[in-house]
Amino acid sequence: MNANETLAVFQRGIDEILPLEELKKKLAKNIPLRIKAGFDPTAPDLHLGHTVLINKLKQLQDLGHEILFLIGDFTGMIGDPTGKSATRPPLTEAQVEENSKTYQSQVFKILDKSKTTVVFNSEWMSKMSSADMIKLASQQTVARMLERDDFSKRYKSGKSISIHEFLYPLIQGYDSVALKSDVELGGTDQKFNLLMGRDLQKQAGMEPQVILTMPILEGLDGVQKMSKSLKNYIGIDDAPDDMFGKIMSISDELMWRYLELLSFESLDTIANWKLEVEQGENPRNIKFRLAEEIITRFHNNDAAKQAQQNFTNRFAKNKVPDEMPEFSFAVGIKIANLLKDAGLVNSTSDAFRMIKEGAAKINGDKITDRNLVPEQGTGVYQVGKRKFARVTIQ
RNA sequence: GGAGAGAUUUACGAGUGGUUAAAGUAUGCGGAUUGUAAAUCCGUCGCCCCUGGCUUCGAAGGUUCGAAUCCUUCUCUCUCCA
Repeated sequence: MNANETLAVFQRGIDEILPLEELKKKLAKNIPLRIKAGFDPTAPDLHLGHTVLINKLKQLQDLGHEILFLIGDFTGMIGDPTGKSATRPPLTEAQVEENSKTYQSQVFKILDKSKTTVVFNSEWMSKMSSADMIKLASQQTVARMLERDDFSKRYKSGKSISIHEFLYPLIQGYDSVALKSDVELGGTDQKFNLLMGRDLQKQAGMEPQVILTMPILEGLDGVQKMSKSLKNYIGIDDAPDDMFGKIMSISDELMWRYLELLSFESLDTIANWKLEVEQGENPRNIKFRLAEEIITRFHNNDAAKQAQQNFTNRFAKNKVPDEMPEFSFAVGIKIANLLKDAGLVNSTSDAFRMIKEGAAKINGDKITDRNLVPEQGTGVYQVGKRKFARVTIQ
């Protein structure tokens, strides 16, 4: 692979490389680069949004570079300031350990475990003295901190900023000093923190790292970033059927974005698909391909095929799914309570609403009587198009 | 240390003593349409033992026949001054 091809691997799908010239110089040395990426131990359930970055790490790993997979167990005590969430509760050591295990087992579905170095920043940070911390803090100014977008926004709009939140970028930056990283990857929202690493490395007399930012993947809604708290995510541990359904539910526009950032198909192939759709191909079929690739990656190809089959049966052919939660209740239970207890609605009030709207069915027949007391027997209870339960009255 | 502003249902945001479970918008949910897409239209969106009942407007007290609205204390946030 020549230099241009190598560089192309770095550049595919990324947002920015800063500065590009420095990366070229580092690559020209022709030695494996130390590539750092940090992860927060508070959210062990990875979703596809996280994998955009991990996919890139994998590609770089395959080029022979050294991946430093940093688990921010120390910074986890701060939590990257987003301004949205309230102060996060500090994690116990046991929690951190468990989270990091989950993390690793998920990440190594993509990365090669034997070629990855896992490090924890508590290794060096917990040994840092208060005096050293003050010295670190003295290397940056408040004005510099306020350049960070979310800090400045919060400051201007009168929202609170705690002192310790300033420490987050500092420590993340210091991690780069401690690890002597050549390159650091992060989301575009991490740009400030990544640049902080450059500053601190320079001040420590080191050759500064090159930063490489990855686009933030939009969630299922196509607007906000994919995140667990917004419930617009596809978890990599999601069941094949769930993954399939979620991928099918994204908009056509978003589908291309997902292909660009999540698929390993060549850019040419994707461009061809786009052409096909313009010529009348049903975009749904492209989504089928995307879904198959993703599910195959995190489960296997059989599961992907099966998921597509299930999907087609359930929705295209309007059949009820084979598998659904089962419940049994004693005779005499009212329909509203039954629907609530079976998890089909959130509350009995909700149940009455659904019945009124004609969304509740038993074996396909609309429930019209809100006070119905179902008779003995087993039936498929349904609310809306997607929620089913097999219920036995005994 | 001083002065001031603010905290309302998922979110934004009305509401300053009485048809207020609390406007409006967004999101969500359901129905129609469909490719479980988008767009559009309609309905709905605190809880329950549901033609009625119960609990909400930062927290706790108090005034009143009646408070999200008035008073007291507390918690949290922001701004300005020192």
